[in-house]
Amino acid sequence: MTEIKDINESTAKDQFILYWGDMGSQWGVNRSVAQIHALLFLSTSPMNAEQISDELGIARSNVSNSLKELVGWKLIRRVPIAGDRREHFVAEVDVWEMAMLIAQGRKEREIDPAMAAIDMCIRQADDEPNLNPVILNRMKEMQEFLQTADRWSSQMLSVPKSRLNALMKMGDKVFSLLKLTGKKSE
Amino acid sequence: MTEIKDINESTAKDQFILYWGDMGSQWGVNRSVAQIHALLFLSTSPMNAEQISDELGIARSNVSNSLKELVGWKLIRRVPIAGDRREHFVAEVDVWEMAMLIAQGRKEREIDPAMAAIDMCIRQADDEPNLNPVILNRMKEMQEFLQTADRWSSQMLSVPKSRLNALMKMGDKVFSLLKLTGKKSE
DNA sequence: CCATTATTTCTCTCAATACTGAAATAAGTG
DNA sequence: CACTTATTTCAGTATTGAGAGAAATAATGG
Repeated sequence: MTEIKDINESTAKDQFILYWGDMGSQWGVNRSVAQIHALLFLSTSPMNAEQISDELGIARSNVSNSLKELVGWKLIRRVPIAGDRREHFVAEVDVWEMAMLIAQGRKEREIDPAMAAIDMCIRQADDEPNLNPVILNRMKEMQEFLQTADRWSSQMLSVPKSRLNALMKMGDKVFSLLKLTGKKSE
Repeated sequence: MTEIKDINESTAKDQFILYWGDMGSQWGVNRSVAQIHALLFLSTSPMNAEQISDELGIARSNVSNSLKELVGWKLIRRVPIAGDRREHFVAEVDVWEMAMLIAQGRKEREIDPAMAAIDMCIRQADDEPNLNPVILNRMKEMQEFLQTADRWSSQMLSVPKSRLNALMKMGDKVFSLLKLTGKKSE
């Protein structure tokens, strides 16, 4: 007789938090951060750190650090509650806004450092007169790709989300247009 | 007097492998896998597992498993070499093709399981008559978003890469069109 | 400015996972 | 069908990162 509930017996909300936390690992954020985010996403009122700690059963200090990380992603923000000293937090609940915030964060964490690294490599390569030109060329292609992807994602992120939503929902039409003249695999 | 070279003294190719390996962690693949991928990406001829093991100084067994993972991503493939029993590998060197393979892999590992999870939650939620409708609604919005993103990315991945390349490179024009009538942050 | 309560920092433990090296298996070869 | 060589599996080790709890700091109120 254990106190741990089988996931099949727990409520939809609890399940959501569990799954979301689990997926967090896959997405590069740790479980605590993902669980707290899920909890706040489904919460109908602001929560303070202690409430979160109690509800999820994770250490108060862990909650503190995780909240800081989520604020860094702008996925949650602090809200003052009248007559309460403690800090309260709410999540961004618009899923499109959320997606754009995550995309933004990923771009910063993934594309930007990749660009910095490749730039350094190519600077080094320029000092190597007997470097195989094929190798240099591959590096340059990678660099160019990253630059294009970088500019593209920056622009993508500046599109108003209502438009993005509309665009993606009518994706079929956009894409069939794009594929019209495309050759098979080139 | 150590044998470990300072990164500033190593060649551009070695630097690239080191940085790529390092970024791998950020991207969710381990260092060995990322380093092997980088090595093959810059290699002008097919390599066998032993060569890779020697060049990168990682265990032969580790190379074997990492190669399998890279083949799983379709980022490398086996090529037979006449008169050599050993398996040789080459990387996909087209950066656009590479990007699409990675996107494909990520969709499968990130979006697909997320969709499966949210579907289960909502199925559970339907059995809970006194679930706060706001919560149910948030879950449903998330579900709808994931479905849209899923369809959209599937379609994106089926666009011939030459077209995608052209589209992204002229991104400016596409996006300025999109933003024309957009309201500021809604 | 002391007392109380909230928050953060720090150190330690534990768990997850990367990696190694040996053993086992598989694939060729004479 | 033995013998060599290539590859994979497995079990143990090392490294990394998550998370807990105590200690330190900061904020607020009397």
